[in-house]
Amino acid sequence: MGVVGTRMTKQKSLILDLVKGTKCHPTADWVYQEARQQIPDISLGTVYRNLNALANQGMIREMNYAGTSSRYDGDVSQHYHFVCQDCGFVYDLPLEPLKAIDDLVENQENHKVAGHRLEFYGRCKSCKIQEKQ
Amino acid sequence: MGVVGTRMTKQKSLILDLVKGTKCHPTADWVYQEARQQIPDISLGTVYRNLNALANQGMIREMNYAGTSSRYDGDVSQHYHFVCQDCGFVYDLPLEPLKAIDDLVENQENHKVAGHRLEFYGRCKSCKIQEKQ
DNA sequence: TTAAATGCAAAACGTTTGCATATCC
DNA sequence: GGATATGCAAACGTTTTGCATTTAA
Repeated sequence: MGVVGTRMTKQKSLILDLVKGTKCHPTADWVYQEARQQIPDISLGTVYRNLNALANQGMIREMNYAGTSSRYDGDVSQHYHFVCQDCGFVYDLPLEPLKAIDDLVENQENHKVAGHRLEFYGRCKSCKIQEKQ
Repeated sequence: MGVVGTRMTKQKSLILDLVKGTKCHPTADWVYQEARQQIPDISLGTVYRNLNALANQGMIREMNYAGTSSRYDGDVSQHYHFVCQDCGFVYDLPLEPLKAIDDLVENQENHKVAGHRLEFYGRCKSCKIQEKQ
């Protein structure tokens, strides 16, 4: 059915390389457009199936909390993002992971906290420069 | 066109009341289903138009960073959420707003930081109890 | 050899929009 | 009275899925 497992194909391998090889936090369509240049008849469905599979296996991260379409991140280490409200670009931040707050919430609220997502937004340094008026 | 302004209608007033009157961080469809019970022929388009208008006017908050469909929050004060990965319920957290980190990122990265979103996830206290094995 | 992944195209999903009618100010 | 919001239904962009064929193991 629609689920992709652990078998390695040239499509899956390419998709993984593309996501791992960029810092642009790409959308599925970006991956599709890039992939077509090396496998011209790859389908968008295959891109989605493999992005989901790779995310489930923990090899990439899906970040579906910033805007309309999902973005993917090849860096699965704990880190935070800054999203520019003007140009939409997603920057990585070198901010130290806030470890203590998970315990704080867990103790205060009695939920089992698996982790947190933290995202900053505003106007990025590039857009600040082009500031018109 | 598709944009709703400042005129008050019974639809808009009802939608505002519904969002303000619940702590369930409802989706547009939840608001629609509730609204139909009082205005049977209200349309889903009107619900979306008014939710967008109310969010633009700062009277409610759109939270489109947790899952597939947008949720809305009648509490516009700065606060954080815990999202249960099992049941999907969104809890408010009494955690103190982290004010200092915006400045930290702004100074470190030279972006203009307007704010941040912080969301915790895991298994909520209700789902923990029903834990099978 | 055969279970699993692919390409293709259609469908599903949440959301937006064009238009004629109704409504608020 | 006139601008604006509504209901309706069609359209939109993203993502998923059914199916016949191809491919990795």
